[in-house]
Amino acid sequence: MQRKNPDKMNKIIEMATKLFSERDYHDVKLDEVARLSGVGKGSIYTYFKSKDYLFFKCLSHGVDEFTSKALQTIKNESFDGAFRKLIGMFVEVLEIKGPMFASARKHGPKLKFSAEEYNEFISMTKQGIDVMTVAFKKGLDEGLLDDTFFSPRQMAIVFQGCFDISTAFIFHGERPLNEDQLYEVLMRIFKKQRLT
Amino acid sequence: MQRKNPDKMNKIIEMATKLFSERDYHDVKLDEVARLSGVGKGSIYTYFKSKDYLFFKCLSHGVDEFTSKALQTIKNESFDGAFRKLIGMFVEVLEIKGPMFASARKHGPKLKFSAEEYNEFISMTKQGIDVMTVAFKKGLDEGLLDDTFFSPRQMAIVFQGCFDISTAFIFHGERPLNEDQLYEVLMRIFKKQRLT
Amino acid sequence: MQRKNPDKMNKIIEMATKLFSERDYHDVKLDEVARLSGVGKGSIYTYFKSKDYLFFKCLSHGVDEFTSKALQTIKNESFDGAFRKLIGMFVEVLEIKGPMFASARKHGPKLKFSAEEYNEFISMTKQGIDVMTVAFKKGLDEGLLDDTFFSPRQMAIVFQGCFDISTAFIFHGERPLNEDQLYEVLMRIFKKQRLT
Amino acid sequence: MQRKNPDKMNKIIEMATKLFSERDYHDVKLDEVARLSGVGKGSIYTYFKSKDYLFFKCLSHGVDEFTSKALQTIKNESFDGAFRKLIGMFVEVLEIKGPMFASARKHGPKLKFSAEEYNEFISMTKQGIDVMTVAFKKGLDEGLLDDTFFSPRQMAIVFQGCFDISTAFIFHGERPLNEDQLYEVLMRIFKKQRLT
DNA sequence: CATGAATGAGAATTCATTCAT
DNA sequence: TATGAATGAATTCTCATTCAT
Repeated sequence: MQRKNPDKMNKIIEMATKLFSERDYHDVKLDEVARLSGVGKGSIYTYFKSKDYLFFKCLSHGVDEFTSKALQTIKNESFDGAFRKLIGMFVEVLEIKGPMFASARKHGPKLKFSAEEYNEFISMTKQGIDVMTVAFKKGLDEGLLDDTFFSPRQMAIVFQGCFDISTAFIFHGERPLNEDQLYEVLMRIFKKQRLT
Repeated sequence: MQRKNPDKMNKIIEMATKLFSERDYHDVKLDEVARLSGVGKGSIYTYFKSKDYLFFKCLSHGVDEFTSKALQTIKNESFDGAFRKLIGMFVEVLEIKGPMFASARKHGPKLKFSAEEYNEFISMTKQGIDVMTVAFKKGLDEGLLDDTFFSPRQMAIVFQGCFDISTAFIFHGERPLNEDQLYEVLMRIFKKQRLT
Repeated sequence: MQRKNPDKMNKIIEMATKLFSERDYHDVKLDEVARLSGVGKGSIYTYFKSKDYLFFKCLSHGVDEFTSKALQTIKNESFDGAFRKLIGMFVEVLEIKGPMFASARKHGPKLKFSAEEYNEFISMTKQGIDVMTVAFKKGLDEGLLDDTFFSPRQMAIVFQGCFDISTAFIFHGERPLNEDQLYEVLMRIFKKQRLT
Repeated sequence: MQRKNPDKMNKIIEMATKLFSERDYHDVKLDEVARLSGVGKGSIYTYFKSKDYLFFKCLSHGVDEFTSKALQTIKNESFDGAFRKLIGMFVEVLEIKGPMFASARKHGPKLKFSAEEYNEFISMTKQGIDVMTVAFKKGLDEGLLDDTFFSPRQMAIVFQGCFDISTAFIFHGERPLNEDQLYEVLMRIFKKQRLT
């Protein structure tokens, strides 16, 4: 008897994530996912009960670990140190998954999920925002940030948006924003300062 | 494509633009476009030779006028005055079309176009960038902006990206960024300044 | 502009009914229905929203007319005259549809219907029973039948069952029961009599 | 197919028979058969070479013993005594298998069997008819039955059909026919008598 | 020109069967 | 022998596109 093969499942998630990041949900065909993953088409269905569910799993894969690692980082360090690390963590993850999250915002409402699954889906897409909200609150408490223009939650949204800008850089043939650039841009927006 | 009924054509573009902005390309069905536009499904094909082409026309509709108006504005005014006006112009247009342009970045490579059409498509998606590049160059010449971090062209990409952030605000239940906020954010990023 | 073609719809129902009568629900493929009906596969879906629904429509096609004609017959005649006519009417209809109704009894619970559609489906499958119940009540009132063993409703079920027996005759290579045989058998079962 | 675990094989036949009687052939999934039987899905294939064959084995399981017992009964008793006993025997068996035999009449032609297997299948589905034909011949010889309307073979088909009627009673929410009712109905149909 | 009925290529999904362990 | 993971052929259903009216 074979054991259900976690490598195979991870390979499917990996390839599907790659494709979902490059293209629209509907432009990704399970035939291709199967082929690239080196599995039969039917096998996808032994691991994921539908294409929607596969999409969801690609999105949420590793999100919980990411979240707790991020919260840990926020807890253990001062805002500034944590912030730099968080940018690094987000760069790494959103380089791949950023476009998928953007996709999810548009296609999400069409997913065929049970009410429960849909709630799980929504709360998952918001975890990134929630985590960064915590971080920016800390920055505010430390007196480093200015909430005249943006609440911590809004800062978190802007934060995520900056990664989409990085994707746009790529589309327009520029190098993506590196960690230093992101730090600089975000601090310029949020830091307590006086404009001359 | 010109002699037919321009009202009908504009109505189709209007409704299709609305739908393409709200949803994924594939989640917009021509049945619905026809119904909302009050025309028969077949009629769409007398005005647009395919769904891809309709998508393209929705994107490019009014872009040329917009571009020349924007260039005029840049020419006639100082950077700061022009910049405020440009923000207003982009807010108005991208409120509707912003998500469609984001869509185009992902879906574009899949469009079934001739080489010529594809080039037209690409150059059109870049017009916004090109216009703003001109504007930011002017700001630089006037000594108001700092190109240490971003070239004028990169500034233009960031500029457009900020409108996507505004869309993200809406998704997350916040009010979209207004013109003042956009001005403030962008100037914080690009203005010559000293960070402490 | 073409009008939605009722001939085409009737042809689909006709051919599908034929196939559903010969085989299990699942052994009837829509490809074949389309081919035999001389229409494209997609056309079936312009007339019927799903295979389940097509099955339902095949079953219920003409049932209402049949029912009112049967009730009229019962009303206008004495039991015996009506009964002979009803047998003729049922022979004609159930020769084709009998096996489908048997199929429906087994597959029915698996049909993907809304609650409302399902109720309609159920009530339709029972119309034949209801009509014959009325007829047998009349026979009872006229003093011709014996309800010691069977209530009128049970008689109606037995009545329908006799047509399934006719189908079994065919399966076993015998000629189907003709109207006289059916009359004789049923009257032997239900008529007031003394067994020696 | 004999040396393996006969308990396991019988359990599979038992559960499969139950399911095949409740539902269409195609609505019975081997996954479910395996689960209910407490065996792995693959194990079904060590006992039965295909789903079709399992279906066949469910139908034919115990038929030979049943047949010889029935023939013995016919041999040892007068028609009337044997007939009552046979009804009892058929009630017991067809309560479970009746719907399956009805299914077999429709699905049979689609089974993927070798010519030899198919003949075995057909002859098995006819054993019940053959046995009862013998019984009715005896009744005829004893002068109890009337072959004006039905030959002994046809009587046998009607006999089996009555058990399907019993199943229809259940479907329509009536109690199934008991042995006395079946005896009464059948004797009314077949007994020598005079109708007024 | 305008229409919407008709179409069929293409996609997701199911499940009997195979086979590595 | 027993298992259940893996498979892909086969099926339903969708929707952009065509075309008769």
